[in-house]
Parts: sequence; structure tokens; C-alpha cells
Amino acid sequence: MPKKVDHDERRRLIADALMRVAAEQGLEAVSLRHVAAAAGVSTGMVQHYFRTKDEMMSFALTAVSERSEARVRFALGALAPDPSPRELLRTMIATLLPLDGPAREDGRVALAFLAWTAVRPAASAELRPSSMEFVHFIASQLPSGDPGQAAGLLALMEGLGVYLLGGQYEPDQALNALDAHLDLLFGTRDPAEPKWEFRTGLAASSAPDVEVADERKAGPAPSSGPDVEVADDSEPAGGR
Amino acid sequence: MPKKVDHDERRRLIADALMRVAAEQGLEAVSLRHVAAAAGVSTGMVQHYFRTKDEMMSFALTAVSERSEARVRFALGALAPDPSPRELLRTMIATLLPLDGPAREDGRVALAFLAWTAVRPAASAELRPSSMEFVHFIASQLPSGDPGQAAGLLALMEGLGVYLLGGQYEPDQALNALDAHLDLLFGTRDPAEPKWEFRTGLAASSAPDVEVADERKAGPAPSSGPDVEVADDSEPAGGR
DNA sequence: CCTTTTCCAATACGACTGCAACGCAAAGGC
DNA sequence: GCCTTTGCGTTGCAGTCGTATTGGAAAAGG
Repeated sequence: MPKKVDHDERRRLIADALMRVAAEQGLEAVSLRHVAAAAGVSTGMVQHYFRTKDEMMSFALTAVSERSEARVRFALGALAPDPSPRELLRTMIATLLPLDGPAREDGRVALAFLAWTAVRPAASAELRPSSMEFVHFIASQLPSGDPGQAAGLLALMEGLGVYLLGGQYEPDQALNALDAHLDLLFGTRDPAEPKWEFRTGLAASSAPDVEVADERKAGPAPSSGPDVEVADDSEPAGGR
Repeated sequence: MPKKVDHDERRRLIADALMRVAAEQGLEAVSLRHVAAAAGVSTGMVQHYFRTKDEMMSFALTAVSERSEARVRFALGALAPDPSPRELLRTMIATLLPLDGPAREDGRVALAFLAWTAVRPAASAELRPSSMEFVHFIASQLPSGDPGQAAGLLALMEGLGVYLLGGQYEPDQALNALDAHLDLLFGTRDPAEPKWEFRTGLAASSAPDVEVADERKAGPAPSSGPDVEVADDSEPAGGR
């Protein structure tokens, strides 16, 4: 055999360039020539390692998910030896959120691919089962063990990510919302438990635990009834 | 004056065609010629009503959000006269989720635009504040009134939408997760309307009448706007 | 009637796309 | 010394893209 070149290394190099392009110009700016230029190679070489553009896209897609997987693994590794389930979940989710710079870039790429797979069902099929695993894992960490709650937590993470990238939420707002939700799930602050009384100030458990700025709604605008002001939108992805 | 043509009507007709194309082939398949073909007109006409493609895209973007706004208004209109906050929120959210056929199509379009605005920060600036309003409205309906919980609920909706579109969640799973989350927020299963000092019955009277087809003013997005802003975008697939 | 203004179809243009084909350099196996 | 296989740069091709331009049909106002 002639040369010895690590095929998979080249492919990852190209995929990295693709992600860079997608992060700053969107997926529609991803062309063979652009990616090749970003990678510092010729378009011929890109064609050599990916016979078609779709092949390249699919490879990059799995590369994205592998990257975030690795990110989570790393974050969990750098965790206290015996974390509480709540700590563990919070760390995992916070790691996956596009809070800081590089995570935001990855998030943008992931979002672009998300829209991409919406039109190419075939491509998304492979990563569907892994999210089911994820739901079950989360459920195993919850006091209730309820898969419905687990699915909700996962969806909340996804939504926070979307809004962070959209600029609707600031990082501290997102983390605040996450913690508020974890409070509900783990029962530290808000009793959402059996006895449900209207929450007056004393409803809060005296548990010291988390310091949360609590704001009892004094009585801001009750927002009139259902007549909605919701201007909305904001909900692109859920769309409608 | 020569002809009398309702300018805005033509624009909506074209925007509708655009959404149809985007729903089934993705935003990258949206070209002047494709949209024109889908609308059954010539590309010249499209150019006559939108001097640039970006202008057309921006118009379609606001059309999407207006459509979902109208959909929510309609759903709320067809609700019992004096709904409990929980009922109200559930109806709103379920309406915005891409559960059924047409809602899924719109959701796909919205998701595509979400990724689109990630690269065009200018376009997303106008719809950001409305989501803050939305958060406040939701908070006003929660027993706790906690904005953190409200933001979480909104994010959960978004995430459910994303996973529904991605095929990771089935409709019943999504609704199940939503109800589980509402259980946490409100206590147990839907109690009979808590009496709250706020929201008097009178204020609540939401007019039942609803107009889905909205007629609107001429130009939401005047070509080049002063807008500017940050970018955005998402975190997908949950990557995993 | 003619003029003017709007509507819109047709076409042209340059840039860009994905892809196929070609050609040459390099590296073993013989 | 081949010779064959692989790596990869270059070029060409057919097609689509967004946009600018052109020209004619259709309605008012004079």
C-alpha cells in the first residue's frame, strides 16, 4: 500500500472545520469549498474523504453528539466522589447548556443540525435511542423515579439551551430556572408535596439549604385574566 | 393610479408559500424561484413585493410568530369562561406544541427560523422582548409567582417542542411530561379552581371571538431596520 | 384619445453550488 | 528498475442562486 494516512483523523479534521463554519455562518454556508478552505485543504481532498456532501454532514452530526458526550463525561469525572443525585444532574445539565463561549458555539452547531435533521428523518434516527437512555438515567436519579418528570427535565434543559442561544435568557436566569425546577423535583424548597396550601410566606420549608432569593409575589399586576398579552413568538421551536 | 392590488395580501400569499416550502424541505430549499413556484406566481412578482430575499425572510418570520399568536388566542377563546390558571396554561402550551399534523409543519418552520436567526442577530431582536412578557404572564398564573419557575415552564415547552419535532418524544409522552410538570407547579392534579384574590371574574372574561386569519398592518419589518443585536441560538439535540 | 403609473413576466448575468474526471506525487510489493 | 495503489490538487460541467434590467399589459386621470 502506498501512503499511510489515518483516515478517521482526516475526517475529524474536516468535520471540525465544518463545525467552525456552521457555528459562525450557519449550516447553509457549509459548502465543500468553504469547509475545505476553513480546514486549509483543497476541495478535492474533502471529496476524497467524503464521497458526497450528505456523507460529510452525517459524519459531522455524529461528531457533534460525541463531543457533547465527552464533555459530560469530563464534567462528571471532575465531580466529588459520591455526588448526590441532584448534584449529579445539575452538573450534567449545566455542562450541556450553552453558557460560555465554546459551549455556545457548539450549541449553535447543534441547533443548526437539529433543524437539519427535521427535514432528513433518516439522519436523526440513529440518535433517537440515546435520548431514551438519557431519560431513563435521569428518572433513576429522581426521588420519584417518574419518567414523565425525567422527560420534562430533559426538555427543560433543551429549552433553556434554545433560549440561551436565542438571547431570550441570560445565563444566570437559565441557571436560576434550572435550580427552581430541581427544587421542585427534589423537594428542598417548595413542597409541592401532598399538602397543598396556597403558598403563603410560611409555606417554604425552613430548610436552610439553598439560598434563593425568594420573592413572594407581592402583588404585581395580576395580569388581567386570560386575555392575553402574550405576544409571543418566542416559541419558535415548539412552534406553532 | 393604475391597478389596485392589496400589497399586504400578496406578501402574505408569498409568505405562506415560503412556509410551505420550508416546512417540507427546510429553509435551505427556500429560494425565490421555489417560493414563486409554490405560490403559483412568477419570480418577477416575488421580486416586486420583496426587493430582497432577506426582506422576504423577515416578513415570513414575523408572519410565523403572528400565526402562533393567533392560534393561542383562538385556543384560549374556545376555553371555559373561567378557567383555572392551570387549565389556562395547559391549554396555551398544548396549543403551541407541534403535536398534530399542521402544528408540526408550523413547528418545523419555526425551528428552521430559530436556527436562521442564529446567524442573523438583527432578525431576532424584535421578537425577544415578547418572550419576557410571556414569562411574566406565566408567573402571574403560578401559585408561587416565581419567575424562575415560569421561565422553566416556558423552556420546558420549547424543549418538548424540539423533541417532538425530532421524533424523540411521542405526543403522549410530551403531554405526560407537561402534566407531570404542572403537577409539580400546582400541587396535585387539577384542583378545582383555587380562589385567588387576583383575577376577578370580570377581568377574566376573554372574548370568545377569535380571528385566526389576522389582518395586519403593512410592514412589520421595514426593510433595513436599525435593529441590531445579539445572536443566538441553540443547543440541540440534546445532544447527549 | 393619450399619458402616467403600477403590476408583473421574461430574460440576462455573475457568482456559487455539488460532483465527476483527470493528472500527478508518493509509497510499498515485486 | 517497474507497477500498482492510494492521496490529493486542479479543472470543467451542469445547474441554481439572488439580483438587475427590460418591456409590455392594465388601469386610472387628463
